[in-house]
Amino acid sequence: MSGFSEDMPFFDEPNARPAAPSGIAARAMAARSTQNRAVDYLNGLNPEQRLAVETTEGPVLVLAGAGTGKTRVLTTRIAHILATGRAYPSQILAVTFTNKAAREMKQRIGILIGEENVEGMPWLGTFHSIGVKLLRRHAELAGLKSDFTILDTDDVVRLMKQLIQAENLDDKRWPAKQFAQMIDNWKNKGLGPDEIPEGDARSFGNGKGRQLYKAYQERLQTLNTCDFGDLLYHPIRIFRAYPDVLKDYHRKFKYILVDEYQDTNTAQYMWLRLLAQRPGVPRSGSPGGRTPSASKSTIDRTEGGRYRPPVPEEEQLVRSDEWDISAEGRKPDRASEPLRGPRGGPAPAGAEQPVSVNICCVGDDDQSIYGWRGAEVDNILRFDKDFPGATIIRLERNYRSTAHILGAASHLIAHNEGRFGKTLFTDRDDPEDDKVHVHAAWDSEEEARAVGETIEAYQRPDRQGNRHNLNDMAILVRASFQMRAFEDRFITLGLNYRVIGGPRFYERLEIRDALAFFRVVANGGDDLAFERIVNVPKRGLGEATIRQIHDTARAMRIPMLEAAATLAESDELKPKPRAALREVAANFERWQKALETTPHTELAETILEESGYTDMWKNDRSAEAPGRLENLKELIRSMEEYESLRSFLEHVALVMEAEQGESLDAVSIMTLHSAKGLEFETVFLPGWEEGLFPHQRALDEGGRSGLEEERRLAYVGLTRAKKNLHIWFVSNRLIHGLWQSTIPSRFLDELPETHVDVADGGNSYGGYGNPYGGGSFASGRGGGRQNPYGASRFDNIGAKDQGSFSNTYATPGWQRAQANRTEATDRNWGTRSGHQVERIGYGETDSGYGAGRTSVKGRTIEGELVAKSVADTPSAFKLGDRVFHQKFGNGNIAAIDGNKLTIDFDKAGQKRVLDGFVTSV
DNA sequence: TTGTTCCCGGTTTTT
DNA sequence: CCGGGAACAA
Repeated sequence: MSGFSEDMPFFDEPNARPAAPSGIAARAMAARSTQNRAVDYLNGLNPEQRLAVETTEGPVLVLAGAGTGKTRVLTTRIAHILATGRAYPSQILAVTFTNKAAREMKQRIGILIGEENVEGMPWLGTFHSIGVKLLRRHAELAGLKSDFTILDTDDVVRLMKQLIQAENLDDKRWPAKQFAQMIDNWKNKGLGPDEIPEGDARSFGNGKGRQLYKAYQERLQTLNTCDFGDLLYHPIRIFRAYPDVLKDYHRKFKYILVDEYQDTNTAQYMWLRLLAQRPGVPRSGSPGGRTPSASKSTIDRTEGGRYRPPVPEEEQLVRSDEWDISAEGRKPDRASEPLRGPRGGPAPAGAEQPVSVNICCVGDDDQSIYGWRGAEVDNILRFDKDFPGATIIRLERNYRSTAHILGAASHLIAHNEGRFGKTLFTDRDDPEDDKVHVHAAWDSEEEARAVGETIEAYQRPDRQGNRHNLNDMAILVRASFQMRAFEDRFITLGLNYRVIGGPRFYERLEIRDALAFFRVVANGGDDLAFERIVNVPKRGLGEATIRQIHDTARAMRIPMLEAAATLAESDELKPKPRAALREVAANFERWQKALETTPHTELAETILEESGYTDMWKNDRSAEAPGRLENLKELIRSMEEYESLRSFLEHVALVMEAEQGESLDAVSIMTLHSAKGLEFETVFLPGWEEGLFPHQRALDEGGRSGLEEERRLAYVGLTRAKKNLHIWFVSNRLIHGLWQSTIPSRFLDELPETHVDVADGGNSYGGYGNPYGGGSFASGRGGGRQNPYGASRFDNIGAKDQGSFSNTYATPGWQRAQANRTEATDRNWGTRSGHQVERIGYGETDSGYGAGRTSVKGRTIEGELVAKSVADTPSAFKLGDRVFHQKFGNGNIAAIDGNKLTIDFDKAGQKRVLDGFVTSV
């Protein structure tokens, strides 16, 4: 009777009925096998953590603040469920967002219960990887075959473009990228083509939005592929349309765990809800009901008399096609029913109340920073309404940061409305702990220099002789363009750094080309991959030929590869492309045959050789060619870990991971977003200026909630630091090639004075240090503008009485500039959208590169000016005039173009500036 | 078919 | 200002 063979690795005794694994026998047996471990895994948990681990029944929301041991709770909870015999490993559904999180969870559970037992947890993974798994089992119900492939964003856009063109729409006016984004957004909300709002449908492609969406889905189906959104969307559809299928999973999953719940989007919410909330018995006393009875009744209660006895897991897999048959005549009864009822979900037919299973969501509403890609903070805020009777547990004891850092972070985040409200605390009380440092710098270069010096200072041994590793330090920026200044500076200093994020391995050109070859071999129907490499290396197969292949394929309803083979044998082509196509077709035919017999790594090598792809790069004389060849080798090497070409390709589609060589001691540079979940001894947060952080676009497009998300991002940044935290803001920043004057972020004003030290951090060089211990960073006030953030500690008192202009940073540099102000400069300091904007045509920065390094990736400005001046007021200056500029110092005018001057500065080299920014000397 | 000029946009990122 | 993509010429 056993069944559940995939459950067995952890337990030796296969006698439990699938429906009753929590029976006494199972429990006893589990207790026996894990006796020794059971004792210590709970030890060391604080009371809240322990409660979160031991409240196994009913819905539970764990609000886990930053650094409160979230992952520990999650993993211990799973270990606990297993050790007490409440479920088999395969009966636990545990979802994360990233592969990294899934991997970490697996690893940590392995430590608790033994690695070999984690292998028995087939349902621990990302939403998407679990989605694929579900969809492969029930592909037919979504009109796919179970060997469907997964498209990446690039493919999707190319496909979309074809469709837009096919509709005779101007693909410039209606960008494919934008529409791909729209479709993704719809899918993130669980909306199919027929459910999207009318307005949305009309807003794209002359009202053809819906039609295009439909065409897109049809095309995917023909190609036997999915996009990322489908991996969630299809299972949702299937669950709704085929209650029996859903019921099987209800029966299967005894416990559901979700990581980072605050990041779930609507589709993920629906997906979870379908799995977690099932029609059940009328509820009696205990909230949530007990699992065994709830799930048992679900099984025994059959709809329309279609009772199916529990089927062993393996057989379910094999016989999944049978569901297709039995699905005949079944109405997709819930397909169009909105999942979320008026409040609290759908009311199932009859008098039954929905029963939530044992779902445990872990998250932190204060760390929700992905609203812009569809995450709904509301999901977490509404948890207890969605899952009535939910237990909410707060983890507020922080094990990561100093009291100052926590104090600063808590005070900042308290400015948000709409949160559960948690206050992190720590027992840690070390008078030696530094306050949070806030520093000012004149511009981004100085900021980078100052951060560099601070890092070097940390590297030097302190009083106790301890020195910091670069690995323990990180620079977290709001936007990636900020990284450049730090990279440049660190190269000059010879300071090791590592940029996290950025282009991934699998996104590189050569890797994607190679993968396209493999994809066509694995799935001859993958037209997108075929199109990508049909003319790679160049074979003289241009647009015209490709179009012809495409048309033939469409007309005959066959894949492009087949169409190409057909065309190659016909006489519709000129000899040249014909010969080329014939070779391509023959190649793929040969490789596809070899797929059965040859080991996949060997085959992969053969493909790259025979296609001429490796030769193409060998003959390429460009600087990157050797690196590309190296990457290709690395790709082949990485394939060895997989069983087959197919499983490798699936891995690639889902796990777009950057390979990272560790071992080097280096400072990390990354965005705030990619820093979530990490921690560092010392953290630098540069760029705290209005417009950058909070980002202007977040404010413009997101309004209040946009601001709150930015604030949460700030909170994430602050809480990454364990011990030392340095925040910087600058007065001038180069944006889109223009120097703009900036004002300090409102978030600085939201830091509590008691935990902040507004002094200089030791960057005393070049005269731009900021030794103004008094701590007023002056917010700029232009043209009678009200300070929108209320009174500020960072305001400069002296600025307040100025009506027309003021931007008064108390730095020596600023004061010097003030002293040099003339009418000319004032004229060009205007208020634009609320703050002062300085405009300087700007070419190159060579200051700062003096020492050591010679060839830093320098940009050169061409000094010559073409007479292309538009309606500029002619300059009052003459060629050769001696002038002063507040940023670049003294120089001579080398060229004049309207009001744009090219000046040879004594120190800073040649620059282009507006005449308003220089004064005669 | 391929190489060059012009134009636009320029926050954050996973799968 | 800088890069990428698309229109255009050889």
